[in-house]
Amino acid sequence: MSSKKERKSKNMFQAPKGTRDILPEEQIYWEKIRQVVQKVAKSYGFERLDTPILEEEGLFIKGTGSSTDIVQKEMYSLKTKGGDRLVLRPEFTPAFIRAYLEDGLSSRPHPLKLYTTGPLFRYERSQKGRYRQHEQANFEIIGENDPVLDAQLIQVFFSIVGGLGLKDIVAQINSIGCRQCRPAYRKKLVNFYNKRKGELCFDCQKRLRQNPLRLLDCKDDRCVLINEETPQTIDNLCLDCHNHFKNVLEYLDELEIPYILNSRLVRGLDYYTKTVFEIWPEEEAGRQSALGGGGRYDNLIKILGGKETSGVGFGLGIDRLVNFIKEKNIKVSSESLPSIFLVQLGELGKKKALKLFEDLRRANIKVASQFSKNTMNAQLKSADKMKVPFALILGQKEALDGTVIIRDMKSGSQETVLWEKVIKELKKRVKK
RNA sequence: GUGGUCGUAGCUUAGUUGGUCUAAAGCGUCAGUUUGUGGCACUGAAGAUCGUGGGUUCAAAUCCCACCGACCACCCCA
Repeated sequence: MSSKKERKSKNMFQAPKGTRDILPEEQIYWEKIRQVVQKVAKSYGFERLDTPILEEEGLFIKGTGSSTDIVQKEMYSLKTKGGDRLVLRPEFTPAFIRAYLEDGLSSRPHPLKLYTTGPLFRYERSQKGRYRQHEQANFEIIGENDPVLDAQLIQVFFSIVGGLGLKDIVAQINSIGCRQCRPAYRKKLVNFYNKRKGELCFDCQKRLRQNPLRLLDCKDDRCVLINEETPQTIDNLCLDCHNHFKNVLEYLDELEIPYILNSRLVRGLDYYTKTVFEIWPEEEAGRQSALGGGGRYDNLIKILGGKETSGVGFGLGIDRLVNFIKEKNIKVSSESLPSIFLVQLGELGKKKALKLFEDLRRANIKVASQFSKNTMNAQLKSADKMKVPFALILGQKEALDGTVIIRDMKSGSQETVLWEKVIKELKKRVKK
């Protein structure tokens, strides 16, 4: 007899903040998304690359950028017993580039198209659709700077979203220039804002020194007002960037991908050059739930120690997609429901049924059972709950006769057949 | 990291000017009515120290404080 005190161990532990359990009934959504991601990836020639969840801390400080929020406040960092500083990866791209350089992938035919799915970790205040551990699908095309790849990558995103039956999705897109034109633009920006420094919000005064581009997407009323007069990124691109962007947009038109130019889209990662984009549900514009985003990074590989090599990529938030699919009541089929329930009665029946279960399973018949329940009542009730069309009944009598009863759950009609014929009989019926 | 709302069985909720609340209901679970036949119905059982810990009080699910967690708006992003 357990006292109340002893039983209380129940809620002693809870999942850490911003993490959660994905319950069995949710899995159909996850499976479906992963399946569509894989299918689309392969159809565009992407190969899977898996990288470790742990990486050296320096990889992201250098790759993602030391002034970014991700690095400054959102990394789960730890020190190993050997003294290495590691982090739970906060994003994929630098890890992909690390693998590209470390594993000699640069000697493979280019462009190299790689994708993966897996958990990412960011230490931030959790909210719906914003978890400390969340899963992303990630796509990268490494080794070419042709604008057609930017456009096709965005198409890949739309193919995934479309493959899930989601509509009214729109891309927001911008170009933030390159090494040639950005410094001049940045200077222009700083000059502009310096003149009106007193009117900026507190954060922007700080950003002005650290990362002036970020002033563009500030949502503070005062800054929004000022930003209406700010020099636009698009008007300050060098010829190369200008043409690149123009081409990307033309390709998007050709693909009939809905997009809006958003001259204030800058994104929080240091490595982006030229094209940056985010993908949003149409009606959600302005809220905080982009389904994904990405851009071009023509300097990153060099920064991480490789040759000057271009890349484009994007991440897609699977947790958010799951929420979105549920909100939209998109039907996701759960294919592998059992079609047969095997009922056993009596010790001999149980033994024979145990064996029959294996025979059926090997014959690729999806069969369910409850060997730990012994009454016909309980077992048929389970069968009913599972909504199987047929039940097999194997009791003492049938075990001795070498037969089994096939029961049609809907009509209630029953037929006794020999064990040797069960599989054939079932296949005949299940097909209909 | 900032500001706000909230937290009662697995789920949804009732109960909160403190007092038979040793906490109630529906759904769900399990069992029985039906010892070899499910769905309906009826009966019953299990399941909650009212998020956790302190405090106030003769008395706390109800008031106060702290912590934990969820959600919302920022910040930022997926």
